[in-house]
Amino acid sequence: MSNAAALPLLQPDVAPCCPPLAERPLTAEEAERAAKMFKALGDPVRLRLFSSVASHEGGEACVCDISDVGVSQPTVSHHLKKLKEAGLLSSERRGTWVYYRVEPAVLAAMGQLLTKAATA
Amino acid sequence: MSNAAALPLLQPDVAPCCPPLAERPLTAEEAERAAKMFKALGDPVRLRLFSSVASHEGGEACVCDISDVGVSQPTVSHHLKKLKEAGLLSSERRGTWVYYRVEPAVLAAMGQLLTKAATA
DNA sequence: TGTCTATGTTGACGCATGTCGATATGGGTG
DNA sequence: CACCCATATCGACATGCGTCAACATAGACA
Repeated sequence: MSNAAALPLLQPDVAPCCPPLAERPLTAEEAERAAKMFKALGDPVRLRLFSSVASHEGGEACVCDISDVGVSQPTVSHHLKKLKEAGLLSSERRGTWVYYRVEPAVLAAMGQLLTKAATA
Repeated sequence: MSNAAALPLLQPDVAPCCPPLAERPLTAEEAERAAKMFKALGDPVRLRLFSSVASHEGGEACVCDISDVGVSQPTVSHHLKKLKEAGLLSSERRGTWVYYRVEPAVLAAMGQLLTKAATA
């Protein structure tokens, strides 16, 4: 970890989570942080909810638009909370409905974690 | 997001798991498949083991080279099995030692799942 | 064959997690 | 204010999962 945090490279708004998986072995702390995000996407229901939000126009969707995943309403709410706690989604109440949107910086960071690993 | 599936782009050997997360809502079956891979990387110890293998020369490492992650030997073996079952690693016995290597196609598929989601 | 080292398997334990029904909260509408 | 709808929280239950010690297996070597 010499220049990763110091130099502003070409990715200005990428969340500074961890180096690419194939660059060097992750430290315990780095693995703890990154695993939280992977874990959040490691449930089929959560993955469908996240994909529904991400594929919605503007990367934003009302809960009522994405609740049709085969589980009860409390379970949907519980999973959305988990995705929020993992930093993958943010929520905002507008009138009657609550809208969830993806956090693009974190998503890009996860992508680089894997794509740079693949090309290295 | 119109020609992604039709045109043969630059990735010939990407595992056909799922469309990018932001292209359209994943079906239940797609989410089931993709969640397995994310779940496999959703544990800190597994993530460190995977990163150790991926960052080793040739994308391949002996168990004895990566076992120093703070848990017992049976636990290391258990996690490597999980990564193997998820399709992220493959193993091969050569003499006394067992070598694990990353599955590049699957890794690339996961990266595209996220990077295309980020740019879309 | 016997022994040593490396790795996998088994069984058990405790904690985390996904799920639901019931209930609470918050905001719109009459 | 009263009612309704959308979403969150609570409490409980069953299952899954990470972990370890003990044991099993597989190859190398004498």
